Amino acid sequence: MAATHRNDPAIYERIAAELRAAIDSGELGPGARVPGEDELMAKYNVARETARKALAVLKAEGLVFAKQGARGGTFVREFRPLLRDGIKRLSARQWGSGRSIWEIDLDGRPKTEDVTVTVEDAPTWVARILELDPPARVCVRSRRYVVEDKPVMLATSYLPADLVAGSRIMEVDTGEGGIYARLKDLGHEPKHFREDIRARMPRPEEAERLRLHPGTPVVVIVRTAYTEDGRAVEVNEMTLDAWAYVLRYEFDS
Amino acid sequence: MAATHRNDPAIYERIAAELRAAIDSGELGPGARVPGEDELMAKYNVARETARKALAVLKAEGLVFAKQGARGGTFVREFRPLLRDGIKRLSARQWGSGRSIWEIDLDGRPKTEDVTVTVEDAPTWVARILELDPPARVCVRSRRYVVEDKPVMLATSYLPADLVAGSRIMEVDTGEGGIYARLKDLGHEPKHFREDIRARMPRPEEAERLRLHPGTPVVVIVRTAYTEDGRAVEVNEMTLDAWAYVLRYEFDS
DNA sequence: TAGTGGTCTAGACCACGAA
DNA sequence: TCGTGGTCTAGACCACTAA
Repeated sequence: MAATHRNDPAIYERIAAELRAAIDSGELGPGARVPGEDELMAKYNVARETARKALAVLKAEGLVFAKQGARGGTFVREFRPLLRDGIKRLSARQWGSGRSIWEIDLDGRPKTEDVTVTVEDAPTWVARILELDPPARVCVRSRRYVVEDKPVMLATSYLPADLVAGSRIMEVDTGEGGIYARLKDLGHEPKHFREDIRARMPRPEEAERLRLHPGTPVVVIVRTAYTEDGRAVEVNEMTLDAWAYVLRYEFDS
Repeated sequence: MAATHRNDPAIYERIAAELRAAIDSGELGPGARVPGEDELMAKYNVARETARKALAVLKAEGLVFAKQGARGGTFVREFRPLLRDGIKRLSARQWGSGRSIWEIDLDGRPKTEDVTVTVEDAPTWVARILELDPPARVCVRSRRYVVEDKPVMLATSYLPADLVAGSRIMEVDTGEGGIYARLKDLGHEPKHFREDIRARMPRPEEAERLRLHPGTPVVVIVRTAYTEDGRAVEVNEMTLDAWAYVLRYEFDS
């Protein structure tokens, strides 16, 4: 038996690298079927677990996904994202014109699912941003956005409960222009926005709700809306399928 | 033998979930040592590979990392990011005031490494953004940013070669104010910026250059700088350790 | 029902790195 | 030196799903 795993890169890394090169070169294009476990076992003369591990590397990188069952296999993923313009979409023109910002965002294609509206104690990080003294009550609006049957974003808005009590913000249907138009009606028009962005791997619960493939990060956006006099009136935490979105910000120096 | 893996979640998933809960609850705080393979084998009565897989799940989620050697083990990661303000940092005040924008960004702490300046044929995607007819020559400036010995970002700028020929942009040291100040000297002051952002898992080469732990995504920012009359004069592709950064954008409606 | 990926075992040996 | 995680095997059985 030839010396196999002396000091070299691991066998599964070598196999993964060969498959990765085939994908990068276009030899295996989006949607193409990657050699299965049995094929890799035969071709490289390795045990099943070793072949599996090579494929696991590519899955963890988000390059491929696996489908079970006959006619199943491992396939190359494709990247066809939506564009989310973080600034243009929040101009007063847009959300003052009778359209919900999310509809503007994606040309009306995304649908809203599972809208829930509750009043709860503010999480401490929300209370801090909204400058409320805990325990403070907040209106919590959660929803999920779906494009072509694929969930792409989870969003949860927090608003001071006393600010929005009795308004349509407490209802599932906030009416034309969404909650920002309603805040304006209430005399708390949002004028300034801050978006803080990070990316990380999803929690299992997020992976399930967004139906993420393995190897797909999420982008977390925390947006705070401020009135002209600097009061924070809304915190919106969005969790995006990183594979579904490109974020865009445009600005002048 | 009791029925083990009938229809339930996999054993390794169950073990991973228990460890994850311990981390979430704070029982295992940042830096704490997670039970090792041998401990998990004993506690749950599973084979080594099964215990390994449970830990692999948490590694892939970026929750823990492994250290080899005696006194090694698996440990809970901590999140202490840098803040990158995408808009404020590009105001003329900042980059016109004799400080390089990257130094502003991080209070002068980050160091620049491995600066290279070359002239090459533009990649097609760069040529398209810069509206150059390929094959077009571009000045390519690559560098790596390091904070406390930890690489946090790779950056590559592309500028039309004829635009910057003979200027200090072709040198490693661009002088006070960086390349944007030099572009202004040349009569091509950047006035408008677009940043397109996405997140994905790193390529192996990126993971190595940024010394990323497994389970850490990268954030890719493609920034285009435009002059007042709308000409694209620079494309900057940045690859960030997602664990090292929070991005911030502030704007008015 | 056939064929694919998914889980699991028991045991072996290697690589690393602080003491 | 020794204890940790890292790699690998040969074989078994299960789960899913299109045909």
